[in-house]
Amino acid sequence: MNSQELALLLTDSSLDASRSRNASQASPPLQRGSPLASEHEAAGLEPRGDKRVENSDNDCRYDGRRSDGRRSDNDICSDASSDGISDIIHDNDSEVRGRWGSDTGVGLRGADELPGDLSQGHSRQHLLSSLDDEALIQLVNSYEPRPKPERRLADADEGSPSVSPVDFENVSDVSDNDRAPEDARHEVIDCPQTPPQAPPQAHPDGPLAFGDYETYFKHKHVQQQQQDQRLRQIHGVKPPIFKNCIIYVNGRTNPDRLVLHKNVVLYGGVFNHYLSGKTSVTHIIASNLTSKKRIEFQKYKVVTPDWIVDSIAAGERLPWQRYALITANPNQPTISTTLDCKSPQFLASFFAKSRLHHLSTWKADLRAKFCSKYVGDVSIERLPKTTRLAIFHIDFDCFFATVSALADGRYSLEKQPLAVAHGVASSEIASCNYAARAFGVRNGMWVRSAKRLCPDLVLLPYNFNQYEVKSSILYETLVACGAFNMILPISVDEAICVRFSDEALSDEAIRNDCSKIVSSLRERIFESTQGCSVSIGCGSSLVLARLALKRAKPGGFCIQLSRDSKSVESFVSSFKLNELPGVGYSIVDKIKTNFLRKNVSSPTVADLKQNSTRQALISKLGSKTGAKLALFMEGKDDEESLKILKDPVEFFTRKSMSVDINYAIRFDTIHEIDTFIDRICDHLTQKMKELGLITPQVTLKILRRCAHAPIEPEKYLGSGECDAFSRNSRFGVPTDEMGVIATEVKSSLRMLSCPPKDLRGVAVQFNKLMKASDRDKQRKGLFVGVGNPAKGSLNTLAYHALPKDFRSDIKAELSKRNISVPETPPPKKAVTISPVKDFWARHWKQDPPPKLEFPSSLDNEFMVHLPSQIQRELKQDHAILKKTKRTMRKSVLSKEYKQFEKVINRNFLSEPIKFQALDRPKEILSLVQSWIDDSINSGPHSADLILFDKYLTKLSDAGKTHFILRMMNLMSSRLEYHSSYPNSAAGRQEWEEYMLRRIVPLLNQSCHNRGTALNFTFDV
DNA sequence: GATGGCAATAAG
DNA sequence: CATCGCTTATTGCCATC
Ligand SMILES: Nc1ccn([C@H]2C[C@H](O)[C@@H](COP(=O)(O)OP(=O)(O)OP(=O)(O)O)O2)c(=O)n1
Repeated sequence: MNSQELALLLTDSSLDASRSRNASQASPPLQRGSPLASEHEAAGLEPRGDKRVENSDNDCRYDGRRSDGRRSDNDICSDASSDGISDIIHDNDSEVRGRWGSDTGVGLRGADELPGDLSQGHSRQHLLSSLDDEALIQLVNSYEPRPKPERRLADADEGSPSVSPVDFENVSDVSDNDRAPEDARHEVIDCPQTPPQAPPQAHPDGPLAFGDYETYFKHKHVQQQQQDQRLRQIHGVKPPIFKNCIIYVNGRTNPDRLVLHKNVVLYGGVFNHYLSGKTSVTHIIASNLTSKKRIEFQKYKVVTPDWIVDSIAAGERLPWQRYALITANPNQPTISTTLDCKSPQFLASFFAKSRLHHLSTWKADLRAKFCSKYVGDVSIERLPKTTRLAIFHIDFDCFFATVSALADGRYSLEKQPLAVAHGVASSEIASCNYAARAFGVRNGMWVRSAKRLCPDLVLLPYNFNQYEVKSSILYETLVACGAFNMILPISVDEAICVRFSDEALSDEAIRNDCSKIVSSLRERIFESTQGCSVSIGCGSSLVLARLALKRAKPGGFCIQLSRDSKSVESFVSSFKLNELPGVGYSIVDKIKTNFLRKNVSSPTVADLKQNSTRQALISKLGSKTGAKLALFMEGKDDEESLKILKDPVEFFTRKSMSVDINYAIRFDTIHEIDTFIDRICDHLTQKMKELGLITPQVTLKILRRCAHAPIEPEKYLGSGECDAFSRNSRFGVPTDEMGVIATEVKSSLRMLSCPPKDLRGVAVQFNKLMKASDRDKQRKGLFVGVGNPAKGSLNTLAYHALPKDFRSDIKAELSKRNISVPETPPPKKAVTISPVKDFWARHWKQDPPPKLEFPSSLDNEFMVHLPSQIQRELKQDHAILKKTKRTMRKSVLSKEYKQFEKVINRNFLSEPIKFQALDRPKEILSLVQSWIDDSINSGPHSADLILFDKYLTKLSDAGKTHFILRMMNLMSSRLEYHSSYPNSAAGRQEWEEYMLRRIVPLLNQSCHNRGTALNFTFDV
């Protein structure tokens, strides 16, 4: 492949990126000790990396962004009320009832009908035999054999919205696809104002019989497609704003339908001339609707023509909701651009203005584009050994500031201090020019702080469109210059370009060659972008190129191609530590404490070099980080960094996907959070489907207001100081179903048990993404082999949990197919304290299930693929408890204390009782039980008891006697259980004493308060 | 010793 | 009014088996 071809990798109209890290620009926090530091801190310079998980209010770190032009419209998520599958088993035997998850359908034909049929023994056998092996196995495995534990506890408190395992289905909002063709004809006939555009007579296939509308429309369709194609040829392809949109225009509009048609087609959409039952129209454009149509179009996204016009003007598809013609409640004002996280439009409107969202989206798009264009036989590894690499790191100078200033036109980039930000006080500066930097202003700083440093600072608005445009031009120019063998996108304003040169050339020749390229490229970019300047760092390794870029800024270049190790090392030594890639505040801090005595504010590489060895670095900073740093000091890349060169497609392939919202999160009830999670999951699953991906694992991460942080932080709608918590869930089978995923996430949310009002951030991440097309392959690997390794194997647990008659049918079917039937597994060696056993006893069924039907221990792989909800219940107790215990007993040193506070918040005290209405009681019970289990030998720690006591008192005050009672029952049965183990005597006694002296009186008092004439005694 | 969950860190 | 504190990836630590 020659360099021109390679250069084509990134030639497209839209995006690009180029530029180096901003480690040098976003200056790290200064030391707290130094006078200068405090000034800077006061100035809000403290960057990422506060000890606290999130920024304190005085920090300035993040900034705005805008909505992803490619994101499809969000709809209000539609939850199917019930999966309809759960009813399949009639409870006519004494077995535990269960349900099939809605992800059963994958391998099943007509999964919807199946259950109903399955409930009839006869046809069930028939149907079973019609399934292929995989589908059969999957059917079994997806059986969730339990009553939902939440239910039982939900009874205890009123009105808890329950989270059921699989109650959601992805219901398309355009569900009206089944309309008969007649409707379509009707549509047109009924609308004289929008007649079919061309009379049928001219069709090449010959004259049509009068009234043969069907043929007419078919012909018409083909004709129109050709027209559209021509239109695109004439006007050139524009950004695919309406990609995946199928648009129909109803009635008279302004602009008229011809204009709309043209625009829809040019910008990547499909224009439907009629509402066909066969194609799913995604949007209907109308200026007004008759009441009849209003009803008819209820299920469509009906928008005003402005949606088209504005979207094109904005250069991206705007959220359709703002242009909705039909609003659920006509009284409610539609265009609420308020920052209300409860609004269905919140996500879209927030994204539209978040700079960080934009940066991330652009980057992801660039990476995807790279992967799709890279035909990939250029691997660095395949090159002849003699080839030398020249790495060019290219980055716009103060990108946003420059572009915004140019767009405005009134300001001088060189002379006036400029900065891009939304607001005037606690708003973050996305980018400031070098004139501003001379005053100490930095990217990420709050405007207020910056103004203190530089009162004349001029604030500029964001102009995301232009950023995108300039970025595209940059990449196009990089391609056009033809000097590079690879163009690797780093971000919207930054790229790494690679040039191969022959060993035969002298150092001098290579240097000259690169020097020429760099100079001419800088000029070219300045011209093509009409005034944006780039800096270029050129080096023989990635790290040298990056450092050279630092040196080159602003508006210059720097070449470091020397092969003399001495000069390379002295070059590297001259940089500050935080200018090394991957070295931020935290690592610098560690280095300072471990290697440097003097309280240098910004230590250099030279400082570190003098005071460290590779070994020391590794032991203090971790193996990878230490080794990497050691290499960097010699100007060499580590293996990890080189991946981008060795296998760029793998490097740029998406491995996860997430939505993080840590701004404007202010909810009152968990139900509102549920709805929000639904919207996020909807957004993500849509995106996942577009990309043809599925996920086996989802993580929920939340931010919770710190106990001591004010309810409203300094920054308007900011998150303030928060603690972060996260939880992971696995699906039995990788999925892209919104319902399944959202349910898991909502369940995780409850596990994290954050009082709704203290929630300040929500992040949902899909991990370990894989291609949906690999699903089958993957699925095979997922199940534990039971003797027929070629096929997926049965989930033993699920199999044994099946109702008897089913099981025998399935068994028969399985053995017919030579798939081994999981016989009762021989009990493996007993799990010491069997949380499993107890779990079953508590949650699975009131009376313990027949022993034989459940594996008595868990093998890991099996565990791993259990539905997360079950896994959690199995594992959670000890995991959380140990953490709690460990932390509780630690001394009150600040960091530990934080942990302490965090865990306590999470598990006990500051929980408003009201929030426990959901499944929290269950969690608390589990926790208490594990607590007992863990402390049965030594007895409860007194500090723990004090906390627990407070909690009980609260319960009592709130009149939750029933729950206290429940708790006591649990505790006493737990103690009884332990009484059979001799070692537990001492601890048990302590526990019993506590119960007698504290809980029993409390309970009695609580009953008394409520006028209940009960008196509890406690028989130990 | 491998694996996995969760937290911390970095980057633009 | 304000204000739009995202998203992806790697690494480290600890617990578990
Ligand atoms: N904390 C930050 C850092 C960066 N950006 C945005 C605005 C920048 O213009 C763009 C590129 O980031 P750089 O780190 O390259 O910074 P600049 O281009 O602004 O300045 P420099 O000349 O130092 O590269 O990313 C941001 O919004 N918030």
